[in-house]
Amino acid sequence: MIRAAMDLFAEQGFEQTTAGDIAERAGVTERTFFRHFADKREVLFDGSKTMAALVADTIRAAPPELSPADTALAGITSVAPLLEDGHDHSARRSRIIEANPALRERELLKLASLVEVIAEALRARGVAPLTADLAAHTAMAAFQVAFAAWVAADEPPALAACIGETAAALRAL
Amino acid sequence: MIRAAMDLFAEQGFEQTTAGDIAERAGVTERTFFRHFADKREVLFDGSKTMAALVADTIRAAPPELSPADTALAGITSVAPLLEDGHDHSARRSRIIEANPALRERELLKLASLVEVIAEALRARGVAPLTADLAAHTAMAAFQVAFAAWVAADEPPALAACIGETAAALRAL
DNA sequence: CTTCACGATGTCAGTGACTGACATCGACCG
DNA sequence: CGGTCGATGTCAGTCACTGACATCGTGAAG
Repeated sequence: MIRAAMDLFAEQGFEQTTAGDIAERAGVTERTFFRHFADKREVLFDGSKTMAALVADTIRAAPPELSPADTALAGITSVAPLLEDGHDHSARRSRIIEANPALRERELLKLASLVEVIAEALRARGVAPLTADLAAHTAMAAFQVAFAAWVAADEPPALAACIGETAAALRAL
Repeated sequence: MIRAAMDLFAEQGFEQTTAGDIAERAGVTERTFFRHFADKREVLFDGSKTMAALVADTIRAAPPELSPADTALAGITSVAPLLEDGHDHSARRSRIIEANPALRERELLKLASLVEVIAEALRARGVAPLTADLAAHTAMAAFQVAFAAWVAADEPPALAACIGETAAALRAL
């Protein structure tokens, strides 16, 4: 269904694609589609739970002496391996999302949830709430900018390196 | 209609309130409601265009020697006066939005649009694209954290001061 | 081998968000 | 006074989503 949805969204656009269209191409019923995905947009955001769990685990396992900002950065960077291999897929997916405000909204919500996960994980390490929020937001800012650059690149560099460079540029501000 | 919607959302929740309910309480038709607001959520985000314009103007008028980060911060801080007086209203509105993911999505989209406005205004001043993106995201991070603290406060301090302090804390990371 | 339980799917009817087409109505313009 | 125009009402239609119920395939228990 995920493949069917991505193909249809790319071919004819998100709004022009009905849930029934996706279901039909996937060989199931519309009702079945909605049993697997909470709504039509969710079909593009399947891995987000996995990513959140990974980020939380990474932060929990990070050395205690690491600063909040560096810990948050390490957390968000840990998702890079999940994406490194699928540059084409990520680019295709990003193009679809950028083309539709409703999908962009959903992506922003997922990213905001990730920020909350990071902040919560930092607080669990004893970081002050306000500092945790700021570090989480800042790490996410670096990730977003780095990811956008990585996705736009024809010859993809390493995503993890992109994030590192972007974070360095951020510190220079 | 805005008042009717906020009241109903607060009373019975966003999902439990139909567009027809809002229209009825406001004394108009459902069709008329949708002529004024693109969708049911939009009714809570009326001033966002004004804010974006204000931010863009502020950045355009900022002294050229100001650093990108400080310029972005000045831009986002310029919306503070619009909110200072309406602390109760902001708090009430925030409570409604936090209570519903769909509304949170819309808010995130508006904030992301603001980030884009800031970045674009910085680029127009000759700031490098990547730097502009980073500065815009960072300023927005400071604003979000500061605004959350301001909204949560019982005895509201000055929002502009909140943003300044938060930005200072951010630099300390 | 039969039976039973259960998870995944199909079917169907219903609600509510939105949209397009058309009619109406009141203010203002010449 | 007739005409124009913007705002509103009316109505029918599409589509996202949901709840209730039937069906079916599989695998465990007897």
